Amino acid sequence: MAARVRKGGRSVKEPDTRTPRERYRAQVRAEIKQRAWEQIAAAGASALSLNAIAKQMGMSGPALYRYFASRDELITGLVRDAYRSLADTFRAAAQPGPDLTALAYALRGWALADPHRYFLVYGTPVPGYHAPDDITAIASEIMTTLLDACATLPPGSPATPPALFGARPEDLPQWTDGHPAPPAALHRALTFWTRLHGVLSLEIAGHFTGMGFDPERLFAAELDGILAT
Amino acid sequence: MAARVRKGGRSVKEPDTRTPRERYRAQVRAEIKQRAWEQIAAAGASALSLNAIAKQMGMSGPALYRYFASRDELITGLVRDAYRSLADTFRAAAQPGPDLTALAYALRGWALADPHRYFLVYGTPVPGYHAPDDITAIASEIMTTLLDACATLPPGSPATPPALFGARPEDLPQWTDGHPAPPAALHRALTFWTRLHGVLSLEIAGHFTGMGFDPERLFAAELDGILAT
DNA sequence: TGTACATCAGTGAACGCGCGTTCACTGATGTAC
DNA sequence: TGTACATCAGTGAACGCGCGTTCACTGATGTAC
Repeated sequence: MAARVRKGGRSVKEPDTRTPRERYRAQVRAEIKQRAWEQIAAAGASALSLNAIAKQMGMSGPALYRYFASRDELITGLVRDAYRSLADTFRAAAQPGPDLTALAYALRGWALADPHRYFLVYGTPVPGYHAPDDITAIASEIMTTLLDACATLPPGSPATPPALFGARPEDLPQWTDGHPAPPAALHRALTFWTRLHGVLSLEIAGHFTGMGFDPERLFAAELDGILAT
Repeated sequence: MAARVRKGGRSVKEPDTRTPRERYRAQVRAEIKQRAWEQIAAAGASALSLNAIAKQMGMSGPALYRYFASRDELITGLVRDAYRSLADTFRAAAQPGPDLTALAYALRGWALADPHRYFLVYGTPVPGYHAPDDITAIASEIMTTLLDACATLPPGSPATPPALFGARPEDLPQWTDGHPAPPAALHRALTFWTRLHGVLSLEIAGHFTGMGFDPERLFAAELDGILAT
């Protein structure tokens, strides 16, 4: 069985050189994560229990410790997967070429497809939890994709809109990874980010229910405003 | 001791007619809630424990059941207080007259003053939890205040912007409480709501840390955009 | 003012529960010769 | 191909813990006459 595997940023088809035991391990790990997501969907991330997952899988509790060193490590794995899936979704949406509209609807689709995954990334932060470095790296990968799409500004847009950033280069945002984006593009990316999350988070949290309008239309209207910036 | 007391929507100074026992009860209830907030700040809302609160207060666990029927009732009380404080903050900000700028900075101040309170209202929803009617009533009170301020549109603004709402009256949003707001004002209120929450939630959740810009400037820039709508 | 009674805040023991995690173990799977 | 050994997935018992909640109780505070 050959699978699409990420390798150094590229996605290539290559033979599965894993031993049967490695394949089995990966499979069980995947099932544990899947059950974990189901539990999160049912009762929230804080109610996630290793013992309950084991019981659902027909195993004893301690068996899971062959696959995850602790409950925290499992949760961190889920968070990492969530970031990773958004990064891949973004990358795929930007594949044909930089296009903010494509990114916007990719974000919306990703968020609506699994609200709990969305909230694990953008919801209420857990006090004291600090994401490991590799996760923040994925986060900035996402931002880089967005910035690429923002770099192609429409004709006639202001070179430097509201003074969000300082004038000197060292005042520019740090998440650019040496990305040569003009302040206007940075501002655009931030606007994209905050406005769309504003609509999505309130929509998914249910704050629009019973208000008698279609959240998607509001999303589309906000996107229009961003594109016109 | 006379205190400012809310009564039927107005705030008046009146003598405290409560018996000493009633005053004591209110005082202990308040301390329980305060300790609860401290716990939420320390470890998140899901880690809230009645026994831990009692221990902190130098009481035994069961004693708290004189004041709250259950853990859920305590949390609901905290949520209600959070909504109430935002409604009062909004009302006070709109007191001199409808002013979106005042409302915006009142919202920002309220959110930054206590991030955990903010997230208890606008953060990740708890699966299965449904707020009681009196809380949703406070939520629509907040929206009514916002709508009042949005009803005074700037000259030259479009009568009906993007077709967010249907044409017929029954298609208009339901949170107007019979409020005679034109669609343009409704749309403005939604834009205010989603854009400012977009900035605030990401800021408070820490997604801007290390990005090298001042979130307040972004907030101000977004507010400018809303006012120009 | 004093006495008898009612109210009610708080205690301590107890309930059952599920949690994360450890440990020594069994038995199946894979490896080396 | 067969045998001896190593690896490792999974078990069951046990650990200590803290949780929400109940119950019968004590003792202090308030009330009525």
